[in-house]
Amino acid sequence: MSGKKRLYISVFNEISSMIKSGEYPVGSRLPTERELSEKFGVSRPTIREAIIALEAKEEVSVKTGSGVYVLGGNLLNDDFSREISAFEILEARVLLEGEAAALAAKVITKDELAALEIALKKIEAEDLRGDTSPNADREFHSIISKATKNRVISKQISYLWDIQDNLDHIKTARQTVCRKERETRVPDHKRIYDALAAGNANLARTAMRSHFTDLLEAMHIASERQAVEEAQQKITQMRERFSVGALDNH
Amino acid sequence: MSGKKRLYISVFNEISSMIKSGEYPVGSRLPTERELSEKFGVSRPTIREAIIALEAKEEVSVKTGSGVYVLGGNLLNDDFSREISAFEILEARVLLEGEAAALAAKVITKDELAALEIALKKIEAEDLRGDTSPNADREFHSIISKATKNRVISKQISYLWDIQDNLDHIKTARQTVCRKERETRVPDHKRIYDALAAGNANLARTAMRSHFTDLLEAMHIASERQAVEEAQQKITQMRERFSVGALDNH
DNA sequence: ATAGCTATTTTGTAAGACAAAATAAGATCA
DNA sequence: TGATCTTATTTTGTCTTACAAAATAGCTAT
Repeated sequence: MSGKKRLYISVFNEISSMIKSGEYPVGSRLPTERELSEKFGVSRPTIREAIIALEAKEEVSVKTGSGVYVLGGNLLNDDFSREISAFEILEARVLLEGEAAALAAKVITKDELAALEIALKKIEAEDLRGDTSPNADREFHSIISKATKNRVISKQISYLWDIQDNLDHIKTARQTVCRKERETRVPDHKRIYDALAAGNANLARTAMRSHFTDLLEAMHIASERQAVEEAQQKITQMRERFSVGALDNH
Repeated sequence: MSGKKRLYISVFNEISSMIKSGEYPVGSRLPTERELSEKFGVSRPTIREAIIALEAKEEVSVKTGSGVYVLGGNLLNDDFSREISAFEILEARVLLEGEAAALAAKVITKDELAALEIALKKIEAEDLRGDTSPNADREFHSIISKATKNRVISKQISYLWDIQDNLDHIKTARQTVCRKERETRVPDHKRIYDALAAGNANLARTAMRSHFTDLLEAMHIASERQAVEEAQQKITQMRERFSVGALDNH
């Protein structure tokens, strides 16, 4: 899997996933640089480089003479976030991508529309093959976010996708959901495309939002089946917040 | 200026501002690690650490055996972005904070409303003193974003504020604007507060959006006065995209 | 028992060496 | 002459060793 990248990146990834898996919990201290260099079989400078990368991404904090400590508040590290962040991320995506679609409808170019159509056909092809990988899906949404011509918005949207791709529980939830909503997937995207092609901002927003509403509903069902005993109450509250009514009332 | 931080951070900052100042333009290659180590009077590992931090923040890209190249598309590096990113950020904030207000209206607690009222009074007090610092303003908006109970959304909103605070041209633009719109500032926030207190999502969204619309209009005026000769055309296009009509049409 | 000092641990920085990849220059062959 | 292959140089990648500086833990003296 991991090819022949630079060493420090491999080490960075390994430590990062150890943090995510809870092996190094939030607040705990990492082993010393020398211990880590022995553990991973690399030199201390390489460990240092990995730690600096972790520091730059605000996953850890280095205290001179003391040690390296795992930071909390980070969506990737935090234990708490793993429970419900799938819903939070989807909610954020509803807002951002819904409005992005509305914006894009007014400024999208012909080239971008053509690219969007190609992505749409890829989604259809994947659907026929039963492929659930989110590549074509992401491409579709990425084109729309870039079509807003607002780099801040498109960057934030791609950030949300990155989180989805990095967090395992979200990945599996998404795959479960994708299997569930295969019927709605293609027509949903088709509707979004049509609204953009027509330049209709309100329709684009509505189409994007209902697309996510389908996703959310499917995810609620999946979540309930998966962890009924512990999260029943929480999910009931969630459903209330993320219901169709709450999303489409304007 | 630079205190007694770790060396690689100083080097990181120096290189980063050289990139921002255009000394190392987008696409160009940085000097070799050995040249840099000589130039800054530090060892090569230290230079490497700084470069890795730059790489983690996506300001540069390292190509093995070739060199390290300045990346474009980065909001902090790009020359182009400095011109118009204020508008992009405000547009992103319109979308995010508008929807955040609508969400918050349904789930805000009494404690949060109380805190919001205090922040509102701080804004009023600042207004009477003629204080243009955005502290109370940020607190007000921060409370709302957190009231959504969605950490993803509140994090993204605070990220936008961070950019505003870090980019000088946005800071000055904002201050100019704040001085300009002192009449609308207090009533705008009051309206937002009232809508949230009433639990009216649509009203909260509208109030938040029109607040930003006032900001945008003031900023357009400020921008025109500041750099008429070079950016007239661009700003005319901008005005079209960011106009009141484009924002409030749903 | 507590305050202050000391020794140990841990990160910070440096210098030098060699490997590996990319590039540019030169040589070879059609 | 032109294209291709080879070679030499440049540049990053990694390791080793060494010592400095900061923080911590433990010990000692009062």
